[in-house]
Amino acid sequence: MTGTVIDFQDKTTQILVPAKVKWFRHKLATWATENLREFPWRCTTEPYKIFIAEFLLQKTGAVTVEPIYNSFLSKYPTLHDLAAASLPEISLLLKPLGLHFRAERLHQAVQIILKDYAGKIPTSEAQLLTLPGVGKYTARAICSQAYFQPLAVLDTNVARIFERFFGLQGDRVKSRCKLLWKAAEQVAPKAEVGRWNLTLLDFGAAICTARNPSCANCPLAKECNFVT
DNA sequence: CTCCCGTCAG
DNA sequence: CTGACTGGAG
Repeated sequence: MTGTVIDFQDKTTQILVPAKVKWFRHKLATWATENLREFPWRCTTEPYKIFIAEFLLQKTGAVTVEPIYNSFLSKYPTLHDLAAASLPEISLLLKPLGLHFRAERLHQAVQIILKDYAGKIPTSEAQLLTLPGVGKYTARAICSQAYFQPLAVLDTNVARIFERFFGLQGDRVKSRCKLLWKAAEQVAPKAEVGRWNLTLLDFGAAICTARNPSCANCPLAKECNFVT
């Protein structure tokens, strides 16, 4: 274990250097002022619309989701409209996105929301997690975007950025999950976590990409642990 | 062709 | 914890 590698065993103390965290936050916040992408689901705080967007965005690129999201919302403008739709109808619309089981989960989740939550999207992470097709990422994404709760998210993009910049390394991503969630929470700012989550997502999609990252254009390069 | 990390089943 | 699920992108 070298000096630059984070100790995964230590779960009780802060795992990242505060000064580096602060620098990271500042650089990314600056980057965000110019580079945040615009999507239809980012122009609303309507919980239903956020819910649909996050559901479709699971493991699916935002650019691919956008046209489907638009036709989905024109066809089912409210949760009530969606609840009245048949599964085959929903499946057909979501087909180009792959991961077909999502249609079924969405269909089920909506029935539960209608029945148990009076047709309102649940407002807590714990409640959202009980819905089929909603895991920790989706639950927190909804809470932070629709309800402005200070909940950090961890997805591929965020994980990749943290691994590279902070030198988090080790075995497979799965076994590092706990550490990465902890890092995500420590790094997130106190305010505007929703915007911060978006910043990380977009930065991962635009600069810190899985393959061929744009290190030459990266505002974080100076302090980044990643070596190509 | 390989890769893609969200969720859930096994 | 591991891997299936799907179709699109590179």
